[in-house]
Amino acid sequence: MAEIIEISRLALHDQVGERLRKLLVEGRIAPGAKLNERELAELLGVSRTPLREAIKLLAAEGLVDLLPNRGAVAVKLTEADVLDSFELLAGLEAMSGEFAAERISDAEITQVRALHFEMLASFTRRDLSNYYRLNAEIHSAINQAARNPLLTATYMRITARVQALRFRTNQNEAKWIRAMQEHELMVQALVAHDAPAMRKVLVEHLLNKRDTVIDLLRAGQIYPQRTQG
Amino acid sequence: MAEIIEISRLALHDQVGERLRKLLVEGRIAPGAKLNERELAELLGVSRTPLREAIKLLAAEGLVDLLPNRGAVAVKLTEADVLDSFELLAGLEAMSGEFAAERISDAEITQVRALHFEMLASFTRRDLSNYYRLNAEIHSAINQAARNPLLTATYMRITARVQALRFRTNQNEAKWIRAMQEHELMVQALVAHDAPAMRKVLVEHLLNKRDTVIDLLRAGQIYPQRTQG
DNA sequence: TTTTTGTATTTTGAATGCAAAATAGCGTCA
DNA sequence: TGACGCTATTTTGCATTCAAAATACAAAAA
Repeated sequence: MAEIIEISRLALHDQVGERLRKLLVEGRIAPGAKLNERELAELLGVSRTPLREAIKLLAAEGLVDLLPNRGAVAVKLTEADVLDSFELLAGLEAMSGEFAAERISDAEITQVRALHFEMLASFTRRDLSNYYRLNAEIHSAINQAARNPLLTATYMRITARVQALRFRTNQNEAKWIRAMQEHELMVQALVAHDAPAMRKVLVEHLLNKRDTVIDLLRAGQIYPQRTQG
Repeated sequence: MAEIIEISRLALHDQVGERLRKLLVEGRIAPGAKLNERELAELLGVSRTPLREAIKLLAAEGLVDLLPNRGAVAVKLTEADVLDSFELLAGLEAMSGEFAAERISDAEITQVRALHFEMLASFTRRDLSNYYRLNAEIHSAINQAARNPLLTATYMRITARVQALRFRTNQNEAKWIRAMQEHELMVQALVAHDAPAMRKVLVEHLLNKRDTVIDLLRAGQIYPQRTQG
């Protein structure tokens, strides 16, 4: 009886946390930017107390850095941070892939294949925004199939850190084609329940993504005209 | 000039966070126990504001659960949670091990070997407390050698979650011997810079630890006389 | 006796207020 | 002109206060 009406109105600090997280991940708050409590509280229409609690949450998630007595700044990943992040993500995706290959159901395979074809369509149309959405859905589906919520949560946390970067990476044609080929191999590995193959292709896939981002980072395509490093 | 005097007196909410984390990890605050803000604030000698901020930090670390309008409780891992945690830890350790095998310096190898022999001594004396300490130091050294601070941080975060459990696991002789054998293999793999071997032995090592904990959990050796599940 | 309902108390959640630290601005002096 | 040091302002950090939700309790009804 108690479960019928899912009230679950989120606490204010959670709402604030979600809005802030979105602002950070989408880069609306620039990496390196200072988070002025008074300003943000006014912008979000809350007092500083729940805002500060939300900031502490985001600090633990690695989205902001806390400077003692000097507030919080949106994290600005160094090249080393990006390398570390993708290295870790590759390992986490590899794990997800292995477990998914072993544990995925036929229904889930069907779903992934459907998503894959949709993505192929978006790729054919060079529809970048839908491509990104479907890409995220596929990786999410693989994570679900791995049957380890903690792994999924950990993966998502690390992904959020580099999301702001990837948002701005315009696809290079050759790399895009390669990414699609890798996705093709993923689906095959899942269908065959071939865990080692899944690990192999996912590690490769992520390390390629890493290289793409690093190239852009070095070319100054990310973090363009900003001093703070 | 500014770096000489490492003042860095931690902010109050950080101090509170550390003390709370310790209480939770060491099981001084029992899993499932409710965190009464007034009580804790009084115990720690601070007001509720920094305490609440610290609790938010710990929630993001997965050490407490936040119940909307009903405060926070120390996480009480279900069997599924424990399985997920160790499965993830195995993967993270495997990564650390692989990278460590590739990247470890000769000086670091020497250090690990020294720690290993010290651990062997503690094992021979059946000195459990020193054994645990050295074990943690060795795993920490491997993490350091992996040269990925984000991986290390992630590993430590997940470890903290199961620490309260492992604190109470009394060693079973046969399993202890096996653990020592696995450590022997680890050192060999590091010396040989053999990444695949390192992965193999670490996954095995962690999954054995998992089984030990699960057995104790099922035998009721952990979470003894408490109702809250 | 058990369940229900209304009230009192406790506890959490958020806003306000106050103190300390950091930053910015200005003037003085070399 | 430029560097240093002082003061004023801003901003963060924490305590206190107030409001709302949950819990505990007791009385009444089935």
